[in-house]
Amino acid sequence: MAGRKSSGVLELAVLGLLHETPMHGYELRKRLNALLGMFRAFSYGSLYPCLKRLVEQGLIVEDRPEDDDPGGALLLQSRRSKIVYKLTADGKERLQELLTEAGPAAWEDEGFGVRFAFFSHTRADVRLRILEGRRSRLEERLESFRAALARTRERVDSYTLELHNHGLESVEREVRWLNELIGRERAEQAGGRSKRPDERAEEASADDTSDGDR
Amino acid sequence: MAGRKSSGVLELAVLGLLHETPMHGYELRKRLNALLGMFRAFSYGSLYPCLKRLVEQGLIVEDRPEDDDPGGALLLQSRRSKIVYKLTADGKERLQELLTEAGPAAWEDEGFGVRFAFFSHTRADVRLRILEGRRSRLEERLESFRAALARTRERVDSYTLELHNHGLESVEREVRWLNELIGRERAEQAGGRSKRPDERAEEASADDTSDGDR
DNA sequence: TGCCGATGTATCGGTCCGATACATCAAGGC
DNA sequence: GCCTTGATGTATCGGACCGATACATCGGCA
Repeated sequence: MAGRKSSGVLELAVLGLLHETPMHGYELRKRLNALLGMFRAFSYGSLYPCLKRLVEQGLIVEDRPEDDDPGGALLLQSRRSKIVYKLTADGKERLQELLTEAGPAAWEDEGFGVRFAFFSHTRADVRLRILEGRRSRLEERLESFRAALARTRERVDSYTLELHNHGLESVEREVRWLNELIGRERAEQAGGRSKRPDERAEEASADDTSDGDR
Repeated sequence: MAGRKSSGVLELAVLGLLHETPMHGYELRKRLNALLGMFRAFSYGSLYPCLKRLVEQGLIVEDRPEDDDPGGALLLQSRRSKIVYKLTADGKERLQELLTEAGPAAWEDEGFGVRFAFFSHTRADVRLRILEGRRSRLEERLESFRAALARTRERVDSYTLELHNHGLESVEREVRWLNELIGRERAEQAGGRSKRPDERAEEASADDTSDGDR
């Protein structure tokens, strides 16, 4: 039971960023939005609750700089200072778990983007599976959408049609991008594995849809 | 005070769809997701609360098919049936208001998509302003993003770079699309203006709604 | 000195969504 | 006739997420 997708996206992003180096919230958010770039942005209203959840789960710890107030008195509430968040061993484990999972959650729009951003920390075989899953998800979406478009061909105004075509082309473009990436991944894996000549007889046909778009 | 964007998107979409013909929830959702196509989809968990809000605001009314239960007894709770929603006069007014507004809300990602889907019901000058607003919003995003990219050029791994470039190209592509649309709009308006005077009168009068104050 | 913008932490009211539940009805197998 | 199946249809809950907002600190800089 969990609203939406059980935090997935933000949790993974925070864990991944914190894996590289401990940080406080403000910087975390900046790096988050820089990392995710054009395709996603989180606000403090999401980040801080998420950090709180992660602390509760023991995946990260907060390092507050010495404000125990030993005398006991002096309850000046104004003692706000930087809080540095750091990954725990459990957190690292959880990150690996999330990064290794290659199920549907990894190729839905949001989940895919975040996972892709951390691909350099992901196992090569998982990368390939995610890329392929994403591609087939997109192709399936394309197909059902094209069918729906054909069904209503003559009953939509020109602006709606324009919007639909633009969306269609965007997705087609992403499929071509994925094709290129998959080809690259495969070539790389085949190359790295070249100790075994008997194994890779086929597969060299990786250059399927590499038309020079762009 | 309003969470997120004060409902904007769904509200407009529902009002717009209901303007064409009354419908019940299920069909409303289907048409909604067909209209918005690849770029957005709403679930019942959003739709029904939204309909409830719209009823409360008096923008739509629900037409339940005669189940008053006059006798008073017979509290069979199972009397569920189709509920057809219909736009009220206030609702039409509100729709016009939303369709005519050409502020920032109209060129943010979500707001823009929905408004574009209803462009055929939007005044030509408003269309142009929204298109141009959207374009400059995108260009501004592009610029700040390119700056950020240049700043961190050598410090990102190849996958992050790949993601950034893909995002960048997607946005550039949308700008080109907007350019084309804007050109088309302008040509159309110029053509209409320099052509027959009666055509122009038709557009000018259209359906009053001359903003005035509200 | 006093103001300003960047840095920094935090919450509130609200939207939206995935999952789920439950009801109706037509088609088709048996 | 009965029963499963799937499309149709209405409805809610818990939770993720967000925009706005509030408040505090700190380094310029006029």
